[in-house]
Amino acid sequence: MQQLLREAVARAANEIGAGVTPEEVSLETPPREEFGDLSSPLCLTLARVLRRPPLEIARQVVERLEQVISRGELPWVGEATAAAPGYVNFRFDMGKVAGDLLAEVAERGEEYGRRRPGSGPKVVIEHTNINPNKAAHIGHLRNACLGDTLARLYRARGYRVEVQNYIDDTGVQVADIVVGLERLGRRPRPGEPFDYFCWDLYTEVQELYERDPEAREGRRRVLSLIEEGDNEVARTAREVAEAIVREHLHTMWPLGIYYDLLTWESDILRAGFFRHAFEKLREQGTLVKEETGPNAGCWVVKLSDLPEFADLENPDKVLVRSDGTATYTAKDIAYQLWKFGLLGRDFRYRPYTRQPDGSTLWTSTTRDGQEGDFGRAWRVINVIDVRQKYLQDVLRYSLRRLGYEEAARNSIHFAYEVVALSARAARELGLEVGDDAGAVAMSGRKGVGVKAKDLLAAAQRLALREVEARHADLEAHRREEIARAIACGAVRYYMVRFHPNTLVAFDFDEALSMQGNSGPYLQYAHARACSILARARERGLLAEPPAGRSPAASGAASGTPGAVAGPASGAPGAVAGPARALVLKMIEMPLVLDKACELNLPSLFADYVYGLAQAFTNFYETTPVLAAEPGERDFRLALVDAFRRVMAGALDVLGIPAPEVM
RNA sequence: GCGCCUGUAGCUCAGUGGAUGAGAGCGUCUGCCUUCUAAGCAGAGGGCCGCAGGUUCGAAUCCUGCCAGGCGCGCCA
Repeated sequence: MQQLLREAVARAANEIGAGVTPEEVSLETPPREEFGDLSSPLCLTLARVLRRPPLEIARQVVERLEQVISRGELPWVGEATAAAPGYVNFRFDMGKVAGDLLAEVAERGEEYGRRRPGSGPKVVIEHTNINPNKAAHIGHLRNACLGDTLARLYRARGYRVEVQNYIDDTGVQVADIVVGLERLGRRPRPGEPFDYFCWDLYTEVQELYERDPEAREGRRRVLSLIEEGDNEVARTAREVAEAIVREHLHTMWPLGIYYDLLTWESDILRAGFFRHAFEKLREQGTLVKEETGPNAGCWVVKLSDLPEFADLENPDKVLVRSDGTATYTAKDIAYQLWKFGLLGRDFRYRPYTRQPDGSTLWTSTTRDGQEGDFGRAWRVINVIDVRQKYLQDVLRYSLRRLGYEEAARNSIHFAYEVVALSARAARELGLEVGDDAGAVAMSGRKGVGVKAKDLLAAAQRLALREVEARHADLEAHRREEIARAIACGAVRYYMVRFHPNTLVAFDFDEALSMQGNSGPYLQYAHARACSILARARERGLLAEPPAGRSPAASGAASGTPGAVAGPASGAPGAVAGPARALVLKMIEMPLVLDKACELNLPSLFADYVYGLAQAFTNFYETTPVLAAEPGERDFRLALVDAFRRVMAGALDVLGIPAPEVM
């Protein structure tokens, strides 16, 4: 509908010589109700191009729009007016808008605002990628939450999405754990989770290296044995990695984060991905062997001729060391080529495990598996923190040099700032922090950080306390289920609500907050709507929902028939005040979904959902539903039910469960 | 040194393509539960939007310079 409006405005503007496309017509919600229901500042920007006062342009555009409106071609629009300093403001026929909205929500249910699934091209999203040598901390959690929300955004927009989790099982970090097991002779205490055990062990190994440099040689030996494969050390390393990966999966699953494929670095090595990529790069001339200079004996990508790299101290990137081994970046280039289906090689695959949502998680293998339809993406999004920007630039540049211009354009580094500890949080962990200190960086080596599982557990404890205070009547397992949902909402929302460029100074109180701008606030709005509807059903004002339908916890239920009225039950009175604001907020959702996906900006959508919750809460506080006059009551019930569904769908995009009671 | 990011209320942050209120949450203060869940709502207080220039009818937003902070610039991953 907004698209119709854009087209009409563009046409009108073009008739007076503007030359704009409908997409260039920006639409916004006016700050005050007097200004109308929707507004376009287009004529303000046109003023410069047309060299005429904006208000005059706006008047002419409005003149033309009035004809379109009188022909009934813009069904929502009651009138268009020009306003100083040059806005075109639209006043809607809110009864019509509300009626259309209710009809659409009745049809699409929680899918409102989404495109039909699986209709678009394929997007590969790589996220989580935690070194398999210790417990996940809250920095990893930000990565996973951002990545998973991006995946959900893209799915909502109709793309086919494949989520990959890359496991670096052959790197130094795993080797350090093997060294620790060998030299320090530690074993997990009874009941101690293996990832927690390794968290401490990893730190101890770093301390060992400090006091005993000879121990470092042990690492070198372990690394080469891992690379060789087929020996006891390599098997131990793999066991460590597997055990940690299991823990990481069990960390993420309660948050509704699932994967399609695990890709193991050892498989990338064994499948000869880099050897293959190496030939391509060499033939193409991207890769050069240096005979002199600091990189003598290495194969490098020359970057010094590029403006964005030229000023670096040493701009060329080594891919093959003088001892003939490949660097991390080299493997990454091969992996990236594979993701686009450009490598000409493939893994084999086998099912790894079944995830709680019922989906199968697959893993790469090299020998025993079957062929699979992984990779071959149109677009690849790598969720990696900003510190790896340079490497991701090298990656993109290498694709370009290989002639894969389109793949390079669709190689997206979703760069986000890291999570650090606020001074307060650091002190709570027992660290010495000066008074003027800002945030304190987490450090795996020093064992400084907040573990992801600990955070979720703390959130669950707090939530459970609240639920018990409110719903003593509920069975214990129900209360725990609700508490888990709330904990998930609190943590996930905290992880995506900040702009990716913002360094999150982690604070326990904020992350665990269940009031104000928080996940539980969003969930609460939904629960309150459910509560009204439940009472309405008790009083026979509504049909019972179809039996056997799973609660709107997650997943998008298809449009089940319920209270949402068809177009026939349009608003009886004027849709004004909080109801109007709620309707306007709801019809905004498809636009925000588009925008957030286009800009790869989960925080934009999170912020919208907060506004949606506020709009409903405002309505709830000011507008009686069950106690209203019957005609008005039916409309309000329909509106509440529509909100309930739209909100459940919106929460689902954020991966946040929508409990009906809380 | 070079590059990227950041500087908005006491604190944590949002403000995408310039324009019609500089906003939210937390914290502080004052009110509101015999009416659909107070995890809520209403109100008060609190801001030369880092500084200085520039462009414009108009700048938190664009340009330049400066100041402050974070990160990056490995034959680590």
